[in-house]
Amino acid sequence: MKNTATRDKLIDSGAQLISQQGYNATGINAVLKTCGVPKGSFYHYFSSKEDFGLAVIERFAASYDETLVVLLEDNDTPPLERLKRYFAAGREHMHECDHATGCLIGNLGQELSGQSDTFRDALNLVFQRWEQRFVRCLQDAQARGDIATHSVPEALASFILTGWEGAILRAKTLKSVEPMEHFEKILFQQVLVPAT
Amino acid sequence: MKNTATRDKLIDSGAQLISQQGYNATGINAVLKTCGVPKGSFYHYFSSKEDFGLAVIERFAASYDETLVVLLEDNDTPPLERLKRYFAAGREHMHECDHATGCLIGNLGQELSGQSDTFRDALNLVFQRWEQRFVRCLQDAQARGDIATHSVPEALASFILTGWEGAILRAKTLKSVEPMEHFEKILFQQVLVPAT
DNA sequence: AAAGCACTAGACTGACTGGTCTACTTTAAG
DNA sequence: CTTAAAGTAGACCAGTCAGTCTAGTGCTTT
Repeated sequence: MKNTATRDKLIDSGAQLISQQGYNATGINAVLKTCGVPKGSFYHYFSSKEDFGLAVIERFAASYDETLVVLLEDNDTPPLERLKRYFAAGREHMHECDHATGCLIGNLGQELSGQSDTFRDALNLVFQRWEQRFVRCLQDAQARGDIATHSVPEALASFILTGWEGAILRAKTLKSVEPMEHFEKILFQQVLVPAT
Repeated sequence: MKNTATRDKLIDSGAQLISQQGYNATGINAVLKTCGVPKGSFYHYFSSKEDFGLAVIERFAASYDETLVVLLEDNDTPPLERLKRYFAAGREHMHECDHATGCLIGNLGQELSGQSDTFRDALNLVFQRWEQRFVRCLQDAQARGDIATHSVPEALASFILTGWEGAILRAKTLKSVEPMEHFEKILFQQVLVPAT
């Protein structure tokens, strides 16, 4: 397996289509057509549609994790500023896709975690990695005294991730980033505040 | 259209299967098989699968709204208690379905709002109705001085709904109600609090 | 030059999809 | 009793699904 260009093309097209339509609604033939790759190549690189789906998740997670590191682990910026930057990037992405795709991992989590344990495990791992990034950022904030220490960072991280994913979902059905703004505003006004 | 028993059976089976597997993964034949209704009857009551899906949403929303009224508009119980009861009911349901189905409207919102505007509109309306129930409950709480008045109830309601939906999604991938508990705890500890 | 392997190419398969069609049974009205 | 409509019944359709198969191309190694 030397020529990874074709494999990458397949994963790229797949990620795009799955983001837009979901996993079940995306046929292999549609993926093939959008990137002009014959079926033989597909089954040369992937053993099944599930295998392909997992590869799409893996690659998205890896590439997204890079962004996350840049946004959340930049020690030159105060931790709460980093979080705000993260939310701003999310809102911008929502605009760019016309409120249609949202978060690939969130979408697949909703669609597939009741359908396949393999997918559920893979998606769960991605979520947990994200939470860890939040945890580190929140620990920084607590160490600086920017936020109170009476909530454990892990619980706060879970709160932020779930709230944000829910806001993305709501933004999709509403076709507006308003829910994302509400979430962010209340979060910074009442949750991520110094000890009183 | 007098005999609604068959129609109801179809919608019931449909709601169950769609909750478990999603809309796209649920075939009409599967619905037919689980309730022993022939195809002719299906297309007698519904003009298409989409029409059927909308009927499933409508009926679920109507029945769920009844529960919501009982839980959230009971004036004999303090408003924040009503909200806690609502969350407790949600957690219980999550246990009952073994963390597999979650919220039908949330699932379909994620799966279909990028796929069909008709579905998106229908689901959005349901969400908005739910938010209104929260708004009324929060207004009661503000009137009693149980929570501060510096947040508009509409924004708070959006915050609660999105946070809760996100927690449900996360609970599904994690197979644990822990995210729902984290959300509830932080919400009542830091957001739904009296003016300081 | 030859052999072996990574990869391309797409026709093909059986199962299944949403949806149509015709025939039949039941119910209600005149 | 007759007739029309409501509803049941399932064979059938064209299209699509994931996946298989065989044939061939082009690069690398010996």
